[in-house]
Amino acid sequence: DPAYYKWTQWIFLQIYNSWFNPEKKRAEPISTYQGEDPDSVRLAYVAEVPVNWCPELGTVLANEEVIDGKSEVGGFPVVRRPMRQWMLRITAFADRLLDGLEELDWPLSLKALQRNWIGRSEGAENEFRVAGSSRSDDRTPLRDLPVIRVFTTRPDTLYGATYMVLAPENPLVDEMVTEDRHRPVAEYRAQIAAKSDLERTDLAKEKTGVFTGAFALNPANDERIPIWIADYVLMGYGTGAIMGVPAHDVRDLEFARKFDLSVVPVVQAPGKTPEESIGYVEDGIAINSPLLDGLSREAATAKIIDWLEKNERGRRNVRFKLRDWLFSRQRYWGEPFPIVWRDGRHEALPEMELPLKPPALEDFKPTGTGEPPLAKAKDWIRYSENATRETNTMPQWAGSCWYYLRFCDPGNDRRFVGEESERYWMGGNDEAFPAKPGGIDLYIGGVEHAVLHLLYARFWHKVLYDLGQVSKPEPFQRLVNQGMILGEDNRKMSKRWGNVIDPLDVIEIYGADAFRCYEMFMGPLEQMKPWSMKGVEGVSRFLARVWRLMMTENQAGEWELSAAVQDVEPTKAQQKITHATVKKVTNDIESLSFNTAISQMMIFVNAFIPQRGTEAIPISAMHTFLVLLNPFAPHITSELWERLNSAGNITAQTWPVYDEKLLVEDEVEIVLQVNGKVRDRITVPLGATNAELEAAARANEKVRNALGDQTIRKVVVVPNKLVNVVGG
RNA sequence: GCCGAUGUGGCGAAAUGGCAGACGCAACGGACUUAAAAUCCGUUGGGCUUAAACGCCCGUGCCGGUUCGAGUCCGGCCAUCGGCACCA
Repeated sequence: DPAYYKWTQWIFLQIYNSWFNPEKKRAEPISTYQGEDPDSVRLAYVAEVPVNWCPELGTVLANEEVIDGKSEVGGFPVVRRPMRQWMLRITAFADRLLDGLEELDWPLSLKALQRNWIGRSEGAENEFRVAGSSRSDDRTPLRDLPVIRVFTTRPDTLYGATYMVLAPENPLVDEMVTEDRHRPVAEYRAQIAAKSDLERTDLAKEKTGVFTGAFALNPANDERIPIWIADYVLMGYGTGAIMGVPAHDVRDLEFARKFDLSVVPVVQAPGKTPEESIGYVEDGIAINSPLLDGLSREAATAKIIDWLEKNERGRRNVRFKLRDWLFSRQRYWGEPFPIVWRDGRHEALPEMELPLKPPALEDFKPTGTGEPPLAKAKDWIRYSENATRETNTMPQWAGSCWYYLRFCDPGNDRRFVGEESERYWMGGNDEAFPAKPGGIDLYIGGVEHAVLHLLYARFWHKVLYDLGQVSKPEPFQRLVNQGMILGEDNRKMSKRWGNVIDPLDVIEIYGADAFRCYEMFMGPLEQMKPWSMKGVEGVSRFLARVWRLMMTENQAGEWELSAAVQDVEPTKAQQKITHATVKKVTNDIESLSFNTAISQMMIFVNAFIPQRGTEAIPISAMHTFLVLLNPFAPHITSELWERLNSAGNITAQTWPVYDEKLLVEDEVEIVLQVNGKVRDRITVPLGATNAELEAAARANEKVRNALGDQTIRKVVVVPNKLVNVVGG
């Protein structure tokens, strides 16, 4: 709908025309940027980077859309390939996306998934000077030596760094490698380049690597350590280079053992000798580290970072696993970018030219070459004499990043959401709802969106928040994950297993009411649970019982209102069950415990059914019941509501209220226990005193038998519930 | 390896620290029917004892703890599922 994606394109332009001010830690209009090249800091930018290319889908994919080297949609192979693509600078918001989670009422597991994906690590970046490389030798002054930066979460183990490893793809390798090591290094790099991501990350495989011939100086003690390249170091994380601390890192130890590199323990494990501490990766006491000896990990870390900073050999540093969001696709069905290219530079399309509609094409299919389908529309591409349109399109996530905002004000043609509507629905505390935290009150969705939609939408929302377009920094205040419905064989529904249940087939046989009610009756909302056709049948039977509770079939085979349904006062028992049902269903809906709400309504119907013919069914109780059941089974309850000749529309009725006084029993059953074991049950009037209950228990024959010749040491009385006689 | 969930009958599941298994499915028995379907009624955790009833014992993944009392709280394991993963 162009009236919708117009605003998706508009929001993209807001992102494009913004930058992240690191001092204020927030997005600002690009006009506030003082630097030379605004294009280098925009939140939407173009970069030539190795991307996830999926030949089968004919498009590139975001990291979040690649699972185990396969596309999230369809499961097709994905390969690394350098391409020029649009990226969104989500990494600038990594800290805020992480911190923002704290305040959210989300499942802990989901927060953990996002935290994990963002992957914040605290540590230090150390500078290793390179001596004895193709660019330097022993006579080069220290300050002129090339520098390799290395990130570590364990700066306290710096003295134990006995070698260094670069990722094979690291461009620094070319600068480091010495004449005599050229061949083996080139061969190794070629060998690694030929491997797929999957092969490379196979944990089981042996460590491989080659020496570059170059040496670095350990910044802690200026000791010469060899520089290797190995594929266990990844270009995509940190700086693409590590310091090898074999004594306290299992991977480094494996590598060092294989290539006979020296291993120096610098952390002593409790109760172990230094030699025995090799392989120990937990916190311990620093040894063999002149500046740090005797310090705990915490103290050693603080001290070495101070020292590094003072000596300009390193600094405190934080790293994230989160990468920028690859935002362009080579597909027809996506929002076209509101961008034109002129003289090799991109620029924003004027707002008044939105929506930018895609051109009509004969063939929508991906080209397969990486060239977007839109590139085929030569007339459309040509924007002016010297400018052409961007031909990539946005991913499906773009539109879903802000739809909840549009829901607040769907018809607005002047803004993506009216300011007042946005404040009303998404804003926080106001006079009417003082405790409202803002954002969407309740968002129900699957966990599969953990690091896709839920991450992307939070990011967009934060940009809009910084730009003053929305009133709260988080979009989804409370979130509940509904569990996945498995096939009847308890496996994930999939064509492969032939266990897919089509809702339409179920609705065809049992109706939408039965389908809905069964889904809610199956079990707790959040839980994964298998489908059962028999279960649907059971719920369908319940709805049929509801029908027959009020309706009878006449001689002609037509359903008519049952004669038992009368305008009479409910009996005391009927009143009690009705009020109990109102209470249970109301509370269960609040807590999203729909399964037990339905159980209670089954109990209600079971309580009324046997009385048919012998006792009148009060129409008032039926009215109450139908209103309770209406959200679960809207069709049958609407029909019955009409058949009862009730006034108004059932969906417009006020929700029933219960009277706690009517739920109180006259008599209660008291459980008698001896030493915690149930021995008897007695019925006493409500409100019997503790003394009365205790006396009744002491006098009870079964209690006395169970006690035998034990003396009573203690009697615990829980009013209206239980008496526990403790003997011994 | 790290993080997170979950373990209760034949099955889906209930249970503010207080009667374990509500409700439903399945199964079995019965009523209705020429018969079947549908519907209705009843039984249904395991074991021992008994002609039967009554009665008794065991039972919420395993081991321990707290408590008058634990499916529930605490500690330690085990298993299954999900996510991340040579992340430095």
